[in-house]
Amino acid sequence: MPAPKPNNNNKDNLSKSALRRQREREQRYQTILQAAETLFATEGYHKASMEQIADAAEVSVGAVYFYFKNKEDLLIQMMDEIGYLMRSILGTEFKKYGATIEGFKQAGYAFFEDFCINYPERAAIVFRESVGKSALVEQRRKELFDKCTGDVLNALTAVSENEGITFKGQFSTEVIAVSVMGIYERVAYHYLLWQNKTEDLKHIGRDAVAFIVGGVKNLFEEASCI
Amino acid sequence: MPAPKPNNNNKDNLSKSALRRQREREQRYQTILQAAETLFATEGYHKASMEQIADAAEVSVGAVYFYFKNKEDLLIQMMDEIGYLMRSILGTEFKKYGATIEGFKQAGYAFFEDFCINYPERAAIVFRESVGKSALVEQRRKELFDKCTGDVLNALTAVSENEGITFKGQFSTEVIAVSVMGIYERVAYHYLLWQNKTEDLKHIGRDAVAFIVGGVKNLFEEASCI
Amino acid sequence: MPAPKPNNNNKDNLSKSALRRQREREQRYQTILQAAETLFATEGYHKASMEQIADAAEVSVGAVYFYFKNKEDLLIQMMDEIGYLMRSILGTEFKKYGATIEGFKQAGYAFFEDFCINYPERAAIVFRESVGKSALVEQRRKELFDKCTGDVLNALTAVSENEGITFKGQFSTEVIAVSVMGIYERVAYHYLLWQNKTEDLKHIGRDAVAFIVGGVKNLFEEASCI
Amino acid sequence: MPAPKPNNNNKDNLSKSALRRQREREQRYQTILQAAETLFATEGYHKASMEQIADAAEVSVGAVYFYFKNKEDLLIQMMDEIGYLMRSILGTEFKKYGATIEGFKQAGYAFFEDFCINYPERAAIVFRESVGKSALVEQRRKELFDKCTGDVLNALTAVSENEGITFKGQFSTEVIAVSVMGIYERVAYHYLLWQNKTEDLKHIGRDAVAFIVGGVKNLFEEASCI
DNA sequence: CATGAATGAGGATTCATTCAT
DNA sequence: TATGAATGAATCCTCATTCAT
Repeated sequence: MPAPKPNNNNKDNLSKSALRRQREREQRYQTILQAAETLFATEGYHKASMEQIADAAEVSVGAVYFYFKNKEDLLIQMMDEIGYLMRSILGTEFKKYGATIEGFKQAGYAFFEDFCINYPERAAIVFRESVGKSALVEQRRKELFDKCTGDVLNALTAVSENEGITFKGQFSTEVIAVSVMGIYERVAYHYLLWQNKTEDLKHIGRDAVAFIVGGVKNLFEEASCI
Repeated sequence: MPAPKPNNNNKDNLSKSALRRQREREQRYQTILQAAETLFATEGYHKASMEQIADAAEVSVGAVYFYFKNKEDLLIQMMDEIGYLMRSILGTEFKKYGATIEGFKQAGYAFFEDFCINYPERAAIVFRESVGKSALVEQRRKELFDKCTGDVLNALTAVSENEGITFKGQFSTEVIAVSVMGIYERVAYHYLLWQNKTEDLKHIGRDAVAFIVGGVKNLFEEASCI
Repeated sequence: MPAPKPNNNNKDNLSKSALRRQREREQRYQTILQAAETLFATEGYHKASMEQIADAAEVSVGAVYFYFKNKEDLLIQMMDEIGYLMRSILGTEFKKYGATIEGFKQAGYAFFEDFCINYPERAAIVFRESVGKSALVEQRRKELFDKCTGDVLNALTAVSENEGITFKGQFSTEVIAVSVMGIYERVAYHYLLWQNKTEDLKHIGRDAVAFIVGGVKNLFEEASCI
Repeated sequence: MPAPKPNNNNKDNLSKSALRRQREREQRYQTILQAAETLFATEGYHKASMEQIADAAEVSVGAVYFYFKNKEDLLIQMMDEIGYLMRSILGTEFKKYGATIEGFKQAGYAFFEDFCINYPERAAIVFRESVGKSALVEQRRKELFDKCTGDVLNALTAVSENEGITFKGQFSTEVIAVSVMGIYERVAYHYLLWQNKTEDLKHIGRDAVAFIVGGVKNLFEEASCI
């Protein structure tokens, strides 16, 4: 879990006041990050100025720079936290069902019904505001998506092993995993970021997941019938 | 095909020299657009300055402003041209096979093997550089994707009618169409923009298309077996 | 002689208006440089802001950046021009007397009575404002002083050859040349920059030169008597 | 010797612990000064931040401000200490030889062979980092150089009286003193700060001193032969 | 005494856009 | 039409200094 930066992590030997100060520091770090998140999501990364962010977080510009190296760092820390959250939501659900097709579906549902609906700003950050901003951000975004793709890949492998089925022929499961991520991403972008159909997102997500599962099943030896 | 902005007069009543001037104008318009495209794709929309673009196109800054209202307009015109190209490539292939599943697959192959491989910079523009730049650009991007989604939707409908099959139950074909676009987009982003695996893109694309078609077939009444 | 930067130096084929524009460009370059010189000399390099400089030169901030890469560049161009002027003044005088001891003395007089008295701001730049500002500036300053030291060295050699005398023993003429520069520099700093004794500078300079010449003569074989 | 600012109480009536605290205070004062000295010399006065200095001295930023009014004060105290050291080195040597020409030479040797070689960072401070920083610093620097010039002046007078000789005519011995300082300064700057020729500094210094002494002798009535 | 988080004024630099020629 | 010099608002970032704990 991403931790605030200025952090001499000796959780022992801390006086009460030191503990409180550390707590305040973490709180302020989160406040700033939250303010930036909202501004990036609503105004856009470039339009949101460091001064606006400081204002929104009710701190001085200098304070923002005390907690974050620069604007880019702010975005990167944000992506890390969001990435962690997103993977938690998906992973938790999947594990709850013990690596089954059902778990795979539930994870998909959770993406739309938990992540997208409850954290639309965060979806805006990962899917829109972090795209093509700088080499470093792009690199980080790649790493995040690689991890997610890896998760999906592992899930697929686990399911197939678990349910005693194998993939047909020479299919690249990695491409499947990337495709699954693509569906999640674009469906969220389209219906959440563009059309703001928060209400319908549940049904939409169910359909998308059905499409994914259908596609996946089709690649399984036994499941296939054509 | 989008036409140059200044003076899209009718081609009648034009003297030879006027014709030549018009030709030159169109050429220059394209030169600038091409220079901007390359710079946006390599440097990024924000890092590429109008002066750099002018330099690359071997014209003055003022000339760029003669052909394009502003930087945003440059990006928008670019998106329009790229959108037109992309839809042409997909549509042409699909029609060639008379609205069949085969045509649907061939269109997918064409996306990866023609569009992505031959125009990687243009892929970078639609999938990366036009994301989250401004309200207007975002709006235009939405329209472009809506059109593409519509194309896919129409294709799916045409195929189902053509091959005498219907979609199972209550499934939203629009969501399917959006998902298909998502797969195209992310697979291109992942393997072309991030990993630059131009060589492998053919095989990767084939797998992605197989996944799509599997998912789609699964949603057809007759095609389903589970 | 340092020339303005933006300069496509084809002095042929230039229309009247082009010539005038070029003239204006060079003039503006000089105006900005002059304004910066005065501000650097009076306020100090760091205290003088780019905005102040622009204001003083009656141009916009952007214009300053059109002619100079950055603040450091402004200082460096300035140093180059001042270095050129200083060496001209010294060299011209020396040559006028045909590489004799008299010429050496006259050059020294010219340093105080022409350079220091007529261009006190420029003296402030070379001797004060360019000291310890940045690695690049320091490098440039070193080069300038190296050239000056070289000039003095050449002068000493020329004089000794010219007047048929040789240096005693193993003395490093380079060290002598550096010392001579040191005298010029500190006397100027002390009496001009610190005490502003413009009136007395003539006499002061004469004494300093007498000291130098005495020291130098003492190093000549024939001239020595101890 | 400059004493620490806070609490320069008399050393009477002090308990043991008070004495220890005072000792610690002086030590800390010196530690900070030393850290700042190194940073100013290596990074430059402006580039070195108060935080860096605090870090290097292993104290908090607040502590630095407890011992020194502000950054400027840090530099000024430093200059005072360095000035004291430099004058000690020169004066001690001169006195050792009882105000003779020999003592004058030895003092010069000591400048190069003791001060410059053993304290190059301090040379960097007086000759480079304290130049043109602020009005106050410049004032202090002037005072320091005035004292040094005064020392040289007194030495010259003492020597002439001591050895029963007088200066020729109307020569300003002050100008000579300033010139001598100029030689010391520039030779140190050139060979130590620019060329880092620590090895050769002994020989270089000897040549410089020879030049000075030659010049000086030439100004004495009896010593002169031309 | 010591700490170090917070402040916020200040400054360099960029760059889209304009417009006289 | 074309040019490119000029504009100046906008923005990121630094850092000396303060002060509550």
